[in-house]
Amino acid sequence: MTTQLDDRAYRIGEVADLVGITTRTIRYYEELGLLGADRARSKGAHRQYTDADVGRLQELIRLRDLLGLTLDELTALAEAEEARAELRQRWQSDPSDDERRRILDASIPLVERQLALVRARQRTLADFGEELESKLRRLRRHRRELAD
Amino acid sequence: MTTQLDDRAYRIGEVADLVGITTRTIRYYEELGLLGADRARSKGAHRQYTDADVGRLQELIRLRDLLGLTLDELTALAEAEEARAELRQRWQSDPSDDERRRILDASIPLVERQLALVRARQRTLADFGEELESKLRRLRRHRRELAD
DNA sequence: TCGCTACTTAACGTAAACGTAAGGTAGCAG
DNA sequence: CTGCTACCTTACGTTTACGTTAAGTAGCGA
Repeated sequence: MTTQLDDRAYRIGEVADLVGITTRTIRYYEELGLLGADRARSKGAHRQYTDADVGRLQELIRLRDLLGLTLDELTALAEAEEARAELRQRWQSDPSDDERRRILDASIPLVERQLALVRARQRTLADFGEELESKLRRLRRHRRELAD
Repeated sequence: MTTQLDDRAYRIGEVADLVGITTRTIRYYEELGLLGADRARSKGAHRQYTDADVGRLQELIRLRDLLGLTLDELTALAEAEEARAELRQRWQSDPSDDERRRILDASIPLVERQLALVRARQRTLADFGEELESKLRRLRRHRRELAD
């Protein structure tokens, strides 16, 4: 059902193209701690990304674009998720049930917070939309009353 | 039904408080042509605003905050409305039916454009929300399957 | 192994959207 | 008429979120 994931390693340029941003933005986000600022990498070596990373970045960009979150706010939201991504590594290797539970118990409230933000914005937008609708109805009614 | 309008003259500080922004922002918007950059005013005199201005500014701020429109985009949207506000002056004084029709015919497509922007954003947000929902459902299902 | 291309770090530059400070004035209360 | 306060203009400063350039290197195909 979901789009096929390749599970290969991406280089920064590919990631940028996939997500629709520039490599500069990716490095900048890493600088801010938004994106695998931790991952060890021998000095000068190319950055490597998984498709989990790509999905994560895509989510961040959408939160930025759709909700207008600042990078500080994104960082706050993502800090917890960073731990989650770290934990996900272990998911593959040592999936003890106890470990899995801890991972899920950390992930769920995170997605819940994102969803809450989206829902809140949807409500304010709905309010604004209704105001515009009724304004439009008033204008149109006036216009009809002045039929040419 | 709508909140009572006072129909008095506001000074810039009052407007700022009402709308929840600073006076600097209002002057800056005027500088950009977003807000009565045209209205004549003897040099050094205080700016005067009507409650129509307040409503207009409030709408602009919401478009900025909810849709993340840049001030350039806001300007594009508002340019037409500027003419409208100018025309509205005449509405009070000389409301010939022909004039009214022209005003309405200019106003309606404007509000329609704003509404279209709001609706579009609502849709993308709804999509994002649903993705987050299904992600959340997957996580919760996993969690249940690992009942402690 | 050569060579090309996309990567690396470091540093300075920039556009948007205001903040802030200085020196002066309008306008209203008393 | 006197003050006081909120306004005025001008101008430089600041933050955010990257863009751009420079000088060098990693990694892969031929």
